[in-house]
Amino acid sequence: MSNVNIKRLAAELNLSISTVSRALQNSSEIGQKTKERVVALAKKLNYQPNHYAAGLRRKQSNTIAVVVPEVADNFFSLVIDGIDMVAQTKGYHVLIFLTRDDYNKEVGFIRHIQSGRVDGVLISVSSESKDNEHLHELNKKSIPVVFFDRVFEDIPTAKITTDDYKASYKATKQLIDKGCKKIACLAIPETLLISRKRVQGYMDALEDNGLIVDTDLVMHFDTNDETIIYPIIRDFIDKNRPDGLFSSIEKLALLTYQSCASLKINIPNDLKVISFSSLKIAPLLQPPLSTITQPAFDMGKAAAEILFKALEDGKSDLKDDHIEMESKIVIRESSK
Amino acid sequence: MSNVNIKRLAAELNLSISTVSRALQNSSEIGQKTKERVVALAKKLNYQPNHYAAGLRRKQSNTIAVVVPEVADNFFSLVIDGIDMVAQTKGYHVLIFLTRDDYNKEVGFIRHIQSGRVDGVLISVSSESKDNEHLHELNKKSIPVVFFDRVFEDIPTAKITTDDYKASYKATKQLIDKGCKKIACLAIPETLLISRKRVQGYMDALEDNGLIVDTDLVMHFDTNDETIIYPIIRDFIDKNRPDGLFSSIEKLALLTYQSCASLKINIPNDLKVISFSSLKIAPLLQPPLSTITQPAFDMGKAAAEILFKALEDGKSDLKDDHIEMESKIVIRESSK
DNA sequence: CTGTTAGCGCTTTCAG
DNA sequence: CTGAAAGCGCTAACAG
Repeated sequence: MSNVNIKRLAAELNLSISTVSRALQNSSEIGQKTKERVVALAKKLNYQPNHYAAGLRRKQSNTIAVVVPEVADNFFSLVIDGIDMVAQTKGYHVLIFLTRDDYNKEVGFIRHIQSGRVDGVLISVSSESKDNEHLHELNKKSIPVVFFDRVFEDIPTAKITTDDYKASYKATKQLIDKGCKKIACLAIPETLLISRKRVQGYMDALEDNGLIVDTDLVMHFDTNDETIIYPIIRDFIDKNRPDGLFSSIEKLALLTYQSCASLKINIPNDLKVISFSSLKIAPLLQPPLSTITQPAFDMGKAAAEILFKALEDGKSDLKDDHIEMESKIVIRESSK
Repeated sequence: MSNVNIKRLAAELNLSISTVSRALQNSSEIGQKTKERVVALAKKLNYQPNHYAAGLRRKQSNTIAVVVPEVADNFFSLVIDGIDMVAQTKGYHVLIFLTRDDYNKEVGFIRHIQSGRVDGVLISVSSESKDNEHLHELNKKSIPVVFFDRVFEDIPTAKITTDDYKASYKATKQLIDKGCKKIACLAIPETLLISRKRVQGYMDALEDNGLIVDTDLVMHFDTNDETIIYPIIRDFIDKNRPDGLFSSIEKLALLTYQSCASLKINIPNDLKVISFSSLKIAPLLQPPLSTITQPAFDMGKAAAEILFKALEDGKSDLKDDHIEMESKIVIRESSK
């Protein structure tokens, strides 16, 4: 059962190794009959080329890295699905790196990736990332990088996000239009551009509509740990009793729902909530959750397509470009 | 910016390649000062070992394959999270293969994997898998495989599932205890053992409790396409008007909820639903969804641990073993 | 159309 | 303690 390799095939067929190699690649310089003989034997012996040996020689891996904070998350899992969708059509494989919002892990992964491990990288940076030296290094190493959702503006490469500012502005405006006067905001770390944009949209909407921005009503969470976040949110809502709430990510909105249930605060009568969310069953929640839905799957596809285009063109440097995709805002009221 | 490799380090330090290699591996046969010099330069030049070259030589990749039907799914994404959790501690990387329930893709992936691409495989087989020759091949190639959730019993290796039969039996019993007389069952393809077990649990519970098993009330779905499934479920419910429903996977239960909303059927008054589900926010649904929750994350961890144990022990053949983990059944009533 | 040869970057005998 | 050399499996000049 020793592994069958190209050498073995060559020996059995009385051909040279290179001929076999070429035949397998369907090279035009090999005779038809020879090709057939080679392919036939390869199939018979269930020959599988060694991906790594080929890659080592060719200096490419046919593999891309997807670096994300988490996978058990509606948004990221949809993005990964989209990425994989196009990767499969291109004959590429997907290596997953979960940073778990740990900056050091992210740095480690990116460093590791540099040595020809992958041909390209799709990344949504971790919450704690501040210094982005590691990403600059990667960019310099002629490994194409595409940022999605959580991006670093100052790395000159392709970036793809949703219209975070605009969507947040509109969403907040919706709350105002519904009569909310005291609108809270739950957000992820300020170190993330995406977070700053969302909060800015929220603030500007307030100001433009004659409401005062009260920074006490804006909370940033640096952790992912729900057991820590939940009591904070519950407390926050209990003390401040906002009548509107804009949430920067789904998880925070769901914790708000739980908090309200426990505090006997009626949504949406006492508190209207709108949140960025990829939750498909938002309409099945009672009360249903008003959502700002990012085109996660399509974003994954788009990001991957940009990357593969660069890979196919042999261009390692992607243009410093920022694409914004449109989110969909859906207001859902109580069905009663 | 040409890539810095071990050769370059050797040249700059006036050492041989092998010495550098050994120093980097902290081999005991290298002098302390030499080690320090090497490590210092490596750090300075940001040397990153070429993973593939090392793997080629060592005949191991420090990478495992995770083969699953989908990623944008609560259950699977949690499992992947668990797998990655232990992979990270072991210094392994995770290559994701999404079969999208396509048997041919699964075969292709498994074949591809055979040639040293990965050191081990964690797999939940695709719905359409019937012939498992490809899995036998893999098993023979001395690359360890662990099945989880959707397993093939006749491949002699480690398998890990939840107590599907028992949980289904209990869940169905719960419906009966609540007074349901006409209990429907929505299931995935019969080609999957897991599906047969779940349906069997349902049927046995009916029989043991004096209810007649009506095969017209059992539906198997061969597709994943919700646009196809939804109208079928809606029709099915409309025509049969069951008073209880046991669903084999979350997605089918959610489509049931939607169907009932559109048919003005009141859950749980007219129809009590219980489903296998990894949906964390099940209690936030209105009416809340009664669930059979598999320990997805822990299953991922457990499966990975079994695999790594084999890898560490250098045993390529895993014992033909079947571990069952316990699911949690939670009945949720309307809050009114 | 086919074969010879050199090497991708690394590890690992085998010699000293 | 260090070095020379072979080779993992494959591809790609360079010859014929």
